[in-house]
Amino acid sequence: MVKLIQLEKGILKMDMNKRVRTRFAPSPTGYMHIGNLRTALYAYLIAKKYDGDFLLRIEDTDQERYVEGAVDVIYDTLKIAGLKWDEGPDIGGPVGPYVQSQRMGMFKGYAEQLVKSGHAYYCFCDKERLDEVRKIQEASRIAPMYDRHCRDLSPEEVQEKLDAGVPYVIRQKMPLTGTTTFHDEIYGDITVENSTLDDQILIKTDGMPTYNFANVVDDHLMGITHVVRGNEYLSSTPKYNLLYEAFGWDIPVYVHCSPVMKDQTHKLSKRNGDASFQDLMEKGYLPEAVINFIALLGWAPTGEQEIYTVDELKQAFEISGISKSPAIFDPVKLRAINAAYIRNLSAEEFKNHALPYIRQTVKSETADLDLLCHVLQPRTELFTDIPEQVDFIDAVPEYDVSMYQHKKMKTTPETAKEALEKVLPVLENIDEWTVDSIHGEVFKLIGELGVKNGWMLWPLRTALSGKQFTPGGGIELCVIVGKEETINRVKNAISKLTPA
RNA sequence: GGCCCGUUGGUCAAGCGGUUAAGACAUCGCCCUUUCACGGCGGAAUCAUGGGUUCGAUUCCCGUACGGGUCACCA
Repeated sequence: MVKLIQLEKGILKMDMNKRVRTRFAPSPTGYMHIGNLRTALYAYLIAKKYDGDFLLRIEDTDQERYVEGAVDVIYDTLKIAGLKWDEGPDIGGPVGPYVQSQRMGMFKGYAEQLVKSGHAYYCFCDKERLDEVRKIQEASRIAPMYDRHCRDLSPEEVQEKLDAGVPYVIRQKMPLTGTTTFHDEIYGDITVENSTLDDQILIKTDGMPTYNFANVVDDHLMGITHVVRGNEYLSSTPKYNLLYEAFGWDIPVYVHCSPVMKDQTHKLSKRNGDASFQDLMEKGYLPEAVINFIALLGWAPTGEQEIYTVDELKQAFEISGISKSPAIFDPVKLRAINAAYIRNLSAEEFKNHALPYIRQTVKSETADLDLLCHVLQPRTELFTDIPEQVDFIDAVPEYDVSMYQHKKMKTTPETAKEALEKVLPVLENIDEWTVDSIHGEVFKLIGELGVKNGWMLWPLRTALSGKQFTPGGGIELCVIVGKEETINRVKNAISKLTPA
């Protein structure tokens, strides 16, 4: 632990005996987009880098926005992404419950404690008055803020209204003058004028806490040392600090992450159905690749390594490498990283992943799938691209004879016909149907004819696949489709090339 | 509108007062090669803008522009 203290400046503020604890506290309001997942990932990595705890807390207090099944989406996403939480609603833990709606009873007492210490007060203003005040403020172009009407009610007045059963809220009493400064690991010190701080509501009329209040109390009670969240909370952080101070609690290390953008001006949002983790999984991306990609979206490693497993990220991750500015989600780079992961798969892993996709278009039982996988692997960026790449195996698709025309190979439909007629008997005589032996015989023929390799092999590929681009060359294709089929296809091609 | 934050190639980004301003993806060219890819080599391309401070600013300060966030009895 002592060693950690020198590693990162944020840690300096920590009690050296305090275990690092972070949390991911999503609202179950729908799908989890990439920006949310990234926040979760960073929170996870910060905890794990220091052998700390990563907790999951579901903030479900907004019943109106609650979406059925959304909690499962959160669980599933985190599990598939490999972000294992140490404490959470499903597995419990020492500071539960981990579902905010089950903690509702405990907040009012904390607010009342603040009233006693002079950091909060009862407010009996009704909605009508508040609306009116706001209207006036807007008309005179002043920032809308509570006018602190009830802030200085005498204890007698308060008691009187309380006794009379007048509905009330509890508001935080902001300092009227001076400034509040907080430190964020990414943005540095941020100072605001206290006069701009609204006396925000802590406890609502129904006795329930507002998010901002519940969040502070929960984080403290759960021993959270590093608060990792989106930077939309930057402006409310001074209020949080004032709350921590009023309670005399330790202020956590703040890590406010900039948003992930869809383009220059728009955030990724679930509302627009932008990239959710689930969508990406359905599109055939590997979860490890997606995690790797989003780790790099807004965080830069010290060295030049770019491909990391989650375990490697735990070591390499540094808060100081997180960027202040928003990052645009680039699907092209995700694809490239996914391709790198696919290339790194073992042959067996690749086959396991690829087979279902191959089977979408390849029903043949005789095709050599091992060889197919071998040639397919370096050419696969996304598994969902596979069906189209291999659809020629069962049957040659329709194609035009002009496909035999190739400048670099020096081929035309005429030379193609000649080449295929020459190679057909050679193929028919090969008994050992392997890449090596076919290669040997065909290249012997090429040598005898004194032609370019491509003059022979380009027509062969075309005859076998009806495609310009195929996984593997003509010889691999021979093996993949098998001898009998090869002979048939070459014959068919010859007749296709023979003018009627 | 007030307050807060941000701005290095097309994209992700390194950089922390003196650099030929890294690297990756994308792009272009070449090599390898039976196509495509993989791999290798090379090219083009970036400090939003105006003022300061300084012997010297991408880096520090101020303004401007542009973009974002926030101003709820939502979270």
